[in-house]
Amino acid sequence: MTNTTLSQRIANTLSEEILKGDLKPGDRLDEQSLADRFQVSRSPIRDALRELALTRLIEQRPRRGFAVAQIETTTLRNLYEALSELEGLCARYCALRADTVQREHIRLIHTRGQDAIKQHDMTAYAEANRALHQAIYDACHNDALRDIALDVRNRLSMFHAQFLFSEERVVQSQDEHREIVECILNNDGDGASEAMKKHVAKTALNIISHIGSKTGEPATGAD
Amino acid sequence: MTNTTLSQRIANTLSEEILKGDLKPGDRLDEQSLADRFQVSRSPIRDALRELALTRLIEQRPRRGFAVAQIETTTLRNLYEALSELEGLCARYCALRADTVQREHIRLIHTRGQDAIKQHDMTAYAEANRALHQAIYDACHNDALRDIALDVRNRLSMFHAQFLFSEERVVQSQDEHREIVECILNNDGDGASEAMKKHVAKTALNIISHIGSKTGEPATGAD
DNA sequence: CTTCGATATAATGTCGACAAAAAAGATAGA
DNA sequence: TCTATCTTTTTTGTCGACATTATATCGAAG
Repeated sequence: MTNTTLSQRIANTLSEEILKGDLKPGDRLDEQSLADRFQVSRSPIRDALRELALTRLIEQRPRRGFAVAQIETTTLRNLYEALSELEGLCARYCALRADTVQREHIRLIHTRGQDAIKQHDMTAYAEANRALHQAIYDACHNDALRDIALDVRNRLSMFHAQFLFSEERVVQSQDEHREIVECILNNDGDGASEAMKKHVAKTALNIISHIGSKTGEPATGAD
Repeated sequence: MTNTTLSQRIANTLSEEILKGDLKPGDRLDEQSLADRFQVSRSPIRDALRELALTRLIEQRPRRGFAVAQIETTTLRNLYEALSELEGLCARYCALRADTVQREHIRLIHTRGQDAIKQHDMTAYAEANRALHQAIYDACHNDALRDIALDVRNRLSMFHAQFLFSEERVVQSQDEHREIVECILNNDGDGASEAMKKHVAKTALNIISHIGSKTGEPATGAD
């Protein structure tokens, strides 16, 4: 795709590396080094960094350059609390507003997660998990709310990728998903909201408790 | 303030002009024109525009430049629905967590609004209104949530500035504020949340109904 | 040995120019 | 007259160099 601009491609590459964990929180992003590495001038690098700053994956301090966003435990807790509420809202609106196609879509994705667990395919489960949350965002019929929730989730995804989750947690996660999906299919807004809030809160606890054991192993991303 | 960087000052200037209404939604921001106007090269202009894009006040389409963010009615409704929920959350957490100093601060600001109304000083009321909402954000004890709510509010502020509000609405607004503040002072999380959600929803209705009558008159910003 | 300050180094901020792409305008054909 | 295509013009994207500021290094004083 030569249609896209140079700085965009660079931004995408860097974004993936941050999400993948190649670039860790706190790592400084030197303009000249990046320019050398991508064999371009500093201009598209600057644009790419500003572009990335939009996603909050990196931060800029004037005259001090860019660095991969560093999040302390307190902020992490706050972000998860916010995410819990935001996803709760999405789930509520989803339960009240989703159309038949969207409900069926959600039901199918949930089944996909069930199958993944039966086959002990954690990669497939991670994908089903991501898809389920996404489907609920999409079905809340409020793009602004969806974008906000997605934004917070993306900011946290770099931590999801850093930690390993037990199969035990995955099974529990699927169970929580079941309750959420049931509420949604039953048009139970309050129930869906509560179930989702609890689900995200448990995920947060799980991830925050893992902080410190920074193994570089691949994560399933089960929440 | 020569301490600050050139692009930052330009970003601030443009930001004010957008918020003030000098630059209207849809207006294109030509790099060269801005460079000529500020008597600088295009580099700091580009940086300033990217900086502004961070706040969503302006939007970028690759190879098509920047333009003041244009928000259609549907999006506006979604944003207000999201803001209503977000401020409701802030109010709830504020009622449950605010310390004595913060509660006293909120009480005083509310009184300031009351005084402003007595003296028919709409400018003062607008300021008190802004301060009250800000104080509630600050006292929710979750910086992430505060930032998210503030972000949405800022995105909407350009519309607040576009429309004129009746003194009748201002009085009603203050009445709604009173209920919110009472709930907060009584540690009533549910009450504060509900009152705030209703308050923001009424504001939204008021503003959305004003769309179309684009008078350039100064607004009180009463919500 | 530690700490403060001056110098040296390296990074970001800014500049003007050229390249590439999109938008505007002109021309030819129907 | 309208449309489609080509040309011109404008605008964004990229480049390399210089200016300015922050950081690191080194030396001197306490």
